[in-house]
Amino acid sequence: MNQELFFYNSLSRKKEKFIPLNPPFVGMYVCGPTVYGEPHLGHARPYITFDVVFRYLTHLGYKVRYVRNITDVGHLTDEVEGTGEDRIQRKARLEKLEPMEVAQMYANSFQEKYDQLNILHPSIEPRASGHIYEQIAMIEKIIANGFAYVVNGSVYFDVIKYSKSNSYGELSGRVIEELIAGAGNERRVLEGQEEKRNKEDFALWKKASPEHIMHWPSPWSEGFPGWHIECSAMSTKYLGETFDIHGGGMDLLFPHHESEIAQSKGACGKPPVRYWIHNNMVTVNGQKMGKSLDNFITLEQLFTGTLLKQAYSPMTVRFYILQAHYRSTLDFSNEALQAAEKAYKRLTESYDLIGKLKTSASSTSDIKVLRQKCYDALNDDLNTAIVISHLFEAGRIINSVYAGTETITADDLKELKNLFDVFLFEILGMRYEKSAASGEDVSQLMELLLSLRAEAKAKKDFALSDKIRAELLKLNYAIKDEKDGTSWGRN
RNA sequence: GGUCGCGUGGCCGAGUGGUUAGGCAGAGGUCUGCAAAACCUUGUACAGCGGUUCAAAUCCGCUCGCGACCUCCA
Repeated sequence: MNQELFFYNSLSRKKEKFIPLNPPFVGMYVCGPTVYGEPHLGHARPYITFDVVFRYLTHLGYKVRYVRNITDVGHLTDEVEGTGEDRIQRKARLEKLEPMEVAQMYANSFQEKYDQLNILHPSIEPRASGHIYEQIAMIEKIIANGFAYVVNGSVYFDVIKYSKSNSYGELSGRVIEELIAGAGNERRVLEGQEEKRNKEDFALWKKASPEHIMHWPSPWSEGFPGWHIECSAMSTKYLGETFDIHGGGMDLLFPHHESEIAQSKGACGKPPVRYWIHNNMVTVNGQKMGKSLDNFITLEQLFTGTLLKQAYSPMTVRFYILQAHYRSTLDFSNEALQAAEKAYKRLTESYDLIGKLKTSASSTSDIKVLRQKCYDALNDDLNTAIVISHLFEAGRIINSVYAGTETITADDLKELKNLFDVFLFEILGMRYEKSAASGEDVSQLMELLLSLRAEAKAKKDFALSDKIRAELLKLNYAIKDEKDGTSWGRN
């Protein structure tokens, strides 16, 4: 905690020094997925980004309560001719499954991908469907405070009234007058629009229509919660009325997060969040990867190589995401993934060499300065790309020592290993993928082959030694002749 | 139409006014029986035009191009 950490706060649009409300405790809420579809590459970005935030804060000694929800209700869809049908319900109807069965299926799928990407489990992973009571209670408070009204069993947030005493738009930079006048062009027609007092108002509770099968009792109607209330209710329940960090994708800034602020203030009279942190989008040919644009690639496809030039391992994907700063757009391409794959392999191969290095009385490079440089990069709004560049510098030093062009002390060697262990594995959350095959059998067989090859080489039977090398390569084992012996690894 | 942001060398991608980001790819070299790897060296990069400054990729203005949000979306 002796590090001075700065985050870019979307609320102030500035980098701000991070000071928790109640140190050493930190409350962090991240908008989790709506489980109605397969996780795609775009989803990986926020969960990896905030995983690193979680890991780093923990590393610094903070006691972090990290809440990431699963939205398995709510979120009206307007995809089905304005029927106001719940997204999960729609999917369920199409797949002829119980709605909660669909939600569970995709929640499992997300969980599996989180694990593969080495994303730590949050402290609490609440489901919206399990917090209907809390959402209703919050809506009641908002009504009691006069910021919401009931029409035909539905409840709407009164944005105009709220904005008289509060600034609706403080997060997204929206100006209420422009919301009213603006856009205009292709605003889609949502069901129940005519019930609202103002176009800008949004639903807190919707009365279920007869064909709507996901619904719960409430003081106003059999119905379901509105688009944004679940996050407000669950974050308040587990983190309090005001908490430290709220994260999510930039596309949630408006209206989702703006409305969360309004709801929380409308209910509790306090700003809910001190630091709003938003990650940028993954793009394809410069355009956002998204469900509605149908240009997304699922993580399953990525990991198995379906529809792609090749498969990319979860760690390749994680590394690729961490090589960019989280607030920049990141363009997807095979070339970019391939570059990331090679780059990470290079780094782990350097790491593997650490145990083989010979130490000297002095070091030719300043190792200790690298550690603070890595901290500096993380402290400056979580610049993982810069951390990685320093790790490459460390890798270069390792390789040079191994090649004999540089020297290192025993102390610095420890420091070097620690640098990788702490920054690459613990904080960036990369999983160590050993380049050599594990398994005693294989390595014993390999030693046998290599000794036979060494004999052939000694007899200058290069035809045979090259054949062994070539055949091994076909089996995906690469061997390298070095000064004192031959090393090998899986490709 | 409104709000916000971006435009960096073949590609991806950092860059807080002055000194090398980094990775991938390419070129040359060292090492090697040959490879591979590694190491060393190597690129007129900052959309365009003005301005501020001793000094700008970095600040300001304009122009062009692209994108995000304004509607479910990470």
